[in-house]
Amino acid sequence: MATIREVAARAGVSAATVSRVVNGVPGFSEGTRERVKAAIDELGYEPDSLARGLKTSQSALLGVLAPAVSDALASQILSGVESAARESGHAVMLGRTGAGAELATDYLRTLRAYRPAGVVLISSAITPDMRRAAGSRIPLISVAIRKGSEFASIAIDDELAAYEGTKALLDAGHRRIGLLAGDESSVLVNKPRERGYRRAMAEAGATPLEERGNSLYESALPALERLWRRDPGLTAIFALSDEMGAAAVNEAQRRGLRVPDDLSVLGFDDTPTSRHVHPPLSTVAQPLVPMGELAVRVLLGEHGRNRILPHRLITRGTTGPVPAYSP
Amino acid sequence: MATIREVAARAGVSAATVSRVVNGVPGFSEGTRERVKAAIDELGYEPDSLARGLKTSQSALLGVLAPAVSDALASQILSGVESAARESGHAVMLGRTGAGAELATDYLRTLRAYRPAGVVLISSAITPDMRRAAGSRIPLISVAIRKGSEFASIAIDDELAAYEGTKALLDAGHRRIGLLAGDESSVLVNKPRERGYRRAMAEAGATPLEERGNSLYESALPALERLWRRDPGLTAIFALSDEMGAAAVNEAQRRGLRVPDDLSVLGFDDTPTSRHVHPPLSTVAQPLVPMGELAVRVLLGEHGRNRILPHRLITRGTTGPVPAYSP
DNA sequence: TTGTAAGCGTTATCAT
DNA sequence: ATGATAACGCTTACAA
Repeated sequence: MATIREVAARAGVSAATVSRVVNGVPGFSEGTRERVKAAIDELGYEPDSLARGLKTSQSALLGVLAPAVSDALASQILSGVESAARESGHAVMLGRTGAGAELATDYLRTLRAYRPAGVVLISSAITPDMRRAAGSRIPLISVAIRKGSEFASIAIDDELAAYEGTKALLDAGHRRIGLLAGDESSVLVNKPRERGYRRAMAEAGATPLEERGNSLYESALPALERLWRRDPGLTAIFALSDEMGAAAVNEAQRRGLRVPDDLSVLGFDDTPTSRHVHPPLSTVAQPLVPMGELAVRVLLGEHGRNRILPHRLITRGTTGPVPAYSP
Repeated sequence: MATIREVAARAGVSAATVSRVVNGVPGFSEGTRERVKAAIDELGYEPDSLARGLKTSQSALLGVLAPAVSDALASQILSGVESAARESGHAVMLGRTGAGAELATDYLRTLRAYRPAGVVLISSAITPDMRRAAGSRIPLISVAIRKGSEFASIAIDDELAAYEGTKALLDAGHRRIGLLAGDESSVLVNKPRERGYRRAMAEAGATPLEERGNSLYESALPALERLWRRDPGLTAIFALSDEMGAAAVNEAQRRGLRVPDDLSVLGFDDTPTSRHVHPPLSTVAQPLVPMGELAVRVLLGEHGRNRILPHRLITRGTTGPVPAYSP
């Protein structure tokens, strides 16, 4: 762990000069540059980020908060964040939000002490408490969730995406489309999606049919049961998460329904889970990785704030035309 | 962003005293403690981690390296790491290893500059290069991979686990058990598992039948195809990853085989993927979350090094007795 | 082009 | 029990 002074001594210059060379700040000759570089290599010198951060009151750290570390959707976004961060010479600090906002503010306070260049909040809206905990210096941005325009965010238009997903099912001739909704508390993501579904159904004069899970695989089973009980002749299911979509595919097949021949299933988000069923799940895709990348670019000031990214309907194997007869 | 001096001024004491109170270092009276605490609350003071780390040459950061940020197995381990880290007052820095060891050494160099309390390497052995890049100060530990005993690690006994998994299939009467192996380059994880399979098969006088994927879902399809071509009468498939196991379940059902009535499938690792098929996948479980937790405890010096954790056979819905007749 | 020196916010040593 | 002071390793005016 050589210090800048040791490098300076070895190169026969002052620490200030080494600093200039390292940071590419003008003010040294070519010869000096070479001698300094040589000394750096010989000593294996690496600038101490702690000292640098202290001096400049800014570290090359980027905070990320995810609802759960092992969440598939969050992992995809995190993946984009990580690569963009690395590209711009930043390292990533990761924390878990959990259900409530308490852990988040806690973690934000911890983060602040490291003077990060910014913080990305995944699937979590920015509350005034959080904003306060982070201090005024640190830019925050939320991803995959949209709220007013007071805070920066990167997301899709959930209402529109769900509307178009439903529309695609309707256009394929489906009328009896069951909705597998997510948690009621998800006011900024699930609620808009539900509204999109209802709007499309209403426009088509079809009757909405909704049951609620919590977006996870297991939660879909009872909701599915209720859906089928209310209408055994459903020809399509729109699940507001890929996990619930995967559950619908598996459960339908278990009951002897062919997918998509007897029942179409449409998922949401385009997480890797969508590829873990057979046939692979059609889904309303969010560009998760690019969203993560864009978030760090915005934080780093390379882009404007508050962007809506385009969603995309990906037709894989689980959606098809309405069956000629009700199974 | 109040500093320690501002707190000191407000409490009418010196910065040194505030520091003592904050760190619980003896040398202050009860009255002083109260006044300092009050000043801290009033100013919303939070010690600057950068300055503290610089002074103590040790930050409360824990590095984690994962092969891919969105890897399901790594996510589980990461989840354990995060919770143990938080519990001990540490924050987590996350980086991606990628395929080669180059990114890893790169990242370790970056990490070193933050003087972390330790680094956890997920599914990646510690090479001398890495050891060097990290510097001699920083303890490293690898998780879910085992190598000699020169470096600390937390893992299961892969050979034994695969042996017992195979044995369970054999005990259920299966003889024609196909192996879905992982990448050949995985010398420290997949190879031992293959050996365990072969040993069990040999002991039972059964003929091993192996095809290779790369542990991911898609890679299993062609391998499966080859397996069935070599023996259309297979009664069981042992997949050395849950993703490949899930693929086997889906593909078998697609071909009209009932699982587990016609074909048993056993996975490996116990990632969430195992619950995303129907019936849910039986699997040879690694205690991934506890492994992550233990890794940070070992790094922090609360436990010994080099631990082998117990694996566990989890029988869910995809394994059963050998069918009476060959389908 | 280069060096000197101050200071970022903290902790640790040494007095008092 | 408490305070003054000197680092930790770096960057950045300001001088030269």
